[in-house]
Amino acid sequence: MGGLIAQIIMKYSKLADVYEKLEFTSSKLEKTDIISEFLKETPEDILKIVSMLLTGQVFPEWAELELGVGPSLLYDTISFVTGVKPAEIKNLLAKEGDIGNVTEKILKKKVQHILFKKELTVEQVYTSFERIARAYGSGSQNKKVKYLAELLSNASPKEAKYIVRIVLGELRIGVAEGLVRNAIAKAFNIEVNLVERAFMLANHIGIVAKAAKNGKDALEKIRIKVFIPIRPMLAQIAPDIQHVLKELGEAAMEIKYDGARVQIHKKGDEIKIYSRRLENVTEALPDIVKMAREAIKADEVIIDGETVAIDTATGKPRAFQEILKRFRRKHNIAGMLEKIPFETYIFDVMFVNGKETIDMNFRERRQVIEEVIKPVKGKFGTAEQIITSDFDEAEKFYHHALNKGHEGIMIKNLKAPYIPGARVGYMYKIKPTMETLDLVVIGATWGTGKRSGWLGSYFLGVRDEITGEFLPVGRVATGLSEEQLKELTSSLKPLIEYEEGQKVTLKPMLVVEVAYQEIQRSPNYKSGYALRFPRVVRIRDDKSSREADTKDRLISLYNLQATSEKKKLDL
DNA sequence: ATTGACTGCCC
DNA sequence: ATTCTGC
DNA sequence: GCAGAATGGGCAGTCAAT
Repeated sequence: MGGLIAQIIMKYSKLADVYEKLEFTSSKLEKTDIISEFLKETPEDILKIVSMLLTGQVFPEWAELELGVGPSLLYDTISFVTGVKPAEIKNLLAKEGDIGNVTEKILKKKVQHILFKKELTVEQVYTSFERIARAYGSGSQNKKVKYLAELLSNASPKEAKYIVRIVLGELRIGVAEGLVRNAIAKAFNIEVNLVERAFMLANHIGIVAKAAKNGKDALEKIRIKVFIPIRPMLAQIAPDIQHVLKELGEAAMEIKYDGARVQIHKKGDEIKIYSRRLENVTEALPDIVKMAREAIKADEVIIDGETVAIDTATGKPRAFQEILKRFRRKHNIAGMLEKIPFETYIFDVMFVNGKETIDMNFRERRQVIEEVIKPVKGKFGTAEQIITSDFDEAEKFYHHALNKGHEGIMIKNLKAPYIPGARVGYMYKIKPTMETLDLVVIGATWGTGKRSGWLGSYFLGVRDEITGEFLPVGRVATGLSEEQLKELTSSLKPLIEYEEGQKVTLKPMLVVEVAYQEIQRSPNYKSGYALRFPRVVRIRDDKSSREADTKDRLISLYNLQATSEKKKLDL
């Protein structure tokens, strides 16, 4: 009997050992082998959980369940278990760069009550995560801390390290869905393509693993169904129009609306809307439901589109922030609906009347869209499109999109199928770049993971000509190579004035050139403005902070963009 | 009843 | 979202 | 070229603290 139980139960320490092995293996093929071997010996009842945990996820993104534990509650929990104060944990994290390693170290130092420990199983860990996720309402934060603390006090330092990383969604072992997907194919001897397709449709790597273990037939049963959302296809950034046209020849160009992705499912009178991450957002969008019911002329469909807020007075799209005010709203939905009306533009179709359309090419799919949708003017329609192989025409369309105040254009391969979840070279996005700003680095935070030991994110200031102050305009953390990060860290270290936890205050000396998509009004930064999608393009060793850009210039650039006079650098 | 910190998810 | 990096 | 990792602004919802 003992033997039977031993077969079903898997110790969590075994999974932790695999995590560790993966963390210190760099070759992807080797990682795939390790995972594949592990999956082979994983009992079927826990294959679903184990596959998910290997990717560092607990619940699929479409599930309503979420842990509701972020850094703050986690540090409280670690503090509760170890007696080390949250402030000290933050200090350790600044030095160490990984909360899992910090937890492991603290626990190793602590003399544990080994006698009272039970050995954790994978199931127990998962069940604890579920309990944490299900705690809600008054007193729930205490409960979450209590459940997680229980888990950590029964864990070995190594087990705790990975539990803690999973809680924050930063497993950092160089394994995610892609490698687990390949490993599933290898473990159960099935072509990767088939596994990949099943994964795109099921959206749950565990379900796919289990099906794969049961053979090809079980995998092939995973099909597109109405009211089961599928991963939206994603676009790649294109260097420029010419480049894409050269590659594709004749292609479709569509306006790139700066809104939120909506995947609309309809069957008869019932309509559901899913977000890009497959959350059900139907309740927040009754106007889209109504319009969809009116505009869609098929009994059963799954379509893909973008919803955007248009200013009814000017016909121009409103700031993206306005969309956020409505998109996941739960209260006063009707009130905001009047203030911020949405227009929805459909650009793809995945399923019509019992049939998958994802294998049709885009030209054919567009035809289906036009047959299925009878536009309701200014409310619900198809994405504005032209088909051309001519550069001048393409450029004209790009300017047309920008003049209408939109984000840019999409260029799509007419021969391509719909590949859910993939960011493949079938869809390109082209957006203008704004004039850059030279801003002063006024602070930073110590990096984590592969940025451990370096300053990894930089607070930026814009110069106030009158007071000589540098007013915060947000932060930047991307655009820098590892070499530049190293260089910046060493040149900023002598400028440190004050340090607390991961935060560092700096003498305002160093200037960086920052690119961005848009200047936004911001209540969060003292300058009153912030940058959307900031990235460093150059370290301005040649400039002093007194030569940095001024608040006046920032404001005039902000005002310019309102009249859509964007500077296009990518033609 | 109000405010603010935290979290998750849009881009 | 953007960007960099190892494979 | 893919996959993974590290990081951005800002919104509403939730819960704790006042």
